[in-house]
Amino acid sequence: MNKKDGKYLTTGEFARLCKVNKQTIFYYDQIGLLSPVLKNEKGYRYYSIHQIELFFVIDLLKDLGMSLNDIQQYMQNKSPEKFLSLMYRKKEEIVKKRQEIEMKEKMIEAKITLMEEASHLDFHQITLEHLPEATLYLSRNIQNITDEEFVEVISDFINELNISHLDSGYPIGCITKREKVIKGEFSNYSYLYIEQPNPKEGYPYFQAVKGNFLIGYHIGDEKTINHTYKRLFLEMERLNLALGDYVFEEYIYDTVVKNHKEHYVTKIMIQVDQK
Amino acid sequence: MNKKDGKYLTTGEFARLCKVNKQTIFYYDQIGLLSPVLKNEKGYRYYSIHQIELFFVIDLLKDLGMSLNDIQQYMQNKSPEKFLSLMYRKKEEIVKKRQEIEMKEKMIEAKITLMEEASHLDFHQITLEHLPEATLYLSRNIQNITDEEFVEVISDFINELNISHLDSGYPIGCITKREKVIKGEFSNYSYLYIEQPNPKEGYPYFQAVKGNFLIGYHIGDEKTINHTYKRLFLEMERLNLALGDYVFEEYIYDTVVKNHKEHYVTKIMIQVDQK
DNA sequence: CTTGACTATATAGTTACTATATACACTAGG
DNA sequence: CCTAGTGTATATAGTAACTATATAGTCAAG
Repeated sequence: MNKKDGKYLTTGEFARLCKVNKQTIFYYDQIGLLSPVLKNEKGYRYYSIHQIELFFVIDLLKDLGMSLNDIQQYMQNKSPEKFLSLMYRKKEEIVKKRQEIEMKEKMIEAKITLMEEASHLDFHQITLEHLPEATLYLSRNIQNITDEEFVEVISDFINELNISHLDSGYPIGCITKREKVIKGEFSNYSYLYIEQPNPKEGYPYFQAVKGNFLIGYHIGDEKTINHTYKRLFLEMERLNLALGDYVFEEYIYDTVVKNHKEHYVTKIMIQVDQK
Repeated sequence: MNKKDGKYLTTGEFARLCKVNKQTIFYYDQIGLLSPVLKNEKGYRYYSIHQIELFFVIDLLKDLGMSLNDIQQYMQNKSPEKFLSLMYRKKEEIVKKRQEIEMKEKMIEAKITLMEEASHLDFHQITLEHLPEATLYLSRNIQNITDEEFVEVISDFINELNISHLDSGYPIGCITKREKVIKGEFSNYSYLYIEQPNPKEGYPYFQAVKGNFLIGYHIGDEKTINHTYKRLFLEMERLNLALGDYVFEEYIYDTVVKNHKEHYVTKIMIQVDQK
């Protein structure tokens, strides 16, 4: 087509400039979203170069989660005022989206850190470590509650993670109280928690008791975790340590990275005091 | 299901925790992506709470543009090493994604600014303004080239906008040289351009000649733009101004905000010197 | 005047759900 | 013990936004 006579583009050219499949351009014409300015007697479509900018806007809106149908609704009776108010709405949405992306980036970084750390661990070693204070976001108490209540607590916990952007990518751990541990009820947890490496202001966080922890790793199904606890207790005796107030459990390797339960790894952190 | 006996969740509960339709959970089981740890003799599905974290990872990967098929490929023979290398890849991708989002946010802001400005303009007014230096990203020269070359230049121009993140959201404008304007060839453009409000370092930009411009607006089809040029020339004479080196044209209202060509508005900026 | 690259339409397939219809299961109140 | 109401299950069809394929017409170059 002649450039001087109005700079028309064929469907193929237009598709290439828009970086999409030619079929997509046909499709947009078909649904009436973006039709060529000209169609000759042979049915050949001719697009103006200005329609590229229109395509870009459509693409932008699509990217911001608008359906082609909604975009068409706008396009059918567009005006500078409507476009402006649409942009104001989309501006709000994209800010949220950016924040979500930023959070996910942080999550991925956390997962990388955790996996790198895990790869350097010897899961058969029991160590006594001094841990600095960590900030944890806690669930409500989950001791002695019914199944429905349990589901509700987890639901609320996860909701709060989502709403308040508290999912740091760190594993969800469990806290067991001293009294339960003494009775051998290792899985009678009191709270769920998730560590907050960069805690946001203004939340009712739990500052994890810093101090000395005896740390060991349980390999295999949760059901056999008492074996590992036994080993840890023996080590505590050997080192002349007394059981502190809380025990923390975290999955190091779980269903996300291992196919079989026998290969899951749980980190057990027992708070201890010098006798 | 009994919490103490392993904390199982029904499909409905699990779906609620994952914040998706129950059907989606069925679907994931069907395609073998995420199956319940337990299925009783009646066919009832029971999920473990740990599977929520697996769902979250699936959801994250999905969000980062992985297809369910690809996710399943990973899940079928997962390992800490594979997860780690996957996370490293996804980290790179999400950084790109964030940068794209940031750019789009800027674009939306630019469109808002432009539309707000436009709404305060009187399109019938011709004004003499002193414009500060602006940075423009230019296309290759488009004078006297064939149609194929023209398409290629535009293609390259748009490619560069994408690759180097130069699409600021400002309109794509056209530059006409003095000699063409004198001959009345108002649409024999020499370059396309896009303004860079925050120019990136290290690009071969064009610093738009700052100085005095006679600015007017053409309402309607491009084809009748010579009428507006005539009005502008009369005004130039009246003000005793000489035509400078370049004329800049930009769409203020185009196919993005108006349905009919008769309502398009083009801003014409004629560089002028005091005679 | 033929070859190869383009154009067109029509139709079917794809992904990741989503909705609907039908039937079976479980639980609480009368 | 019966029944209502909610839950579960499967099977099937529909959806959005493409994407691929098949078939046929068009056009420009050598």
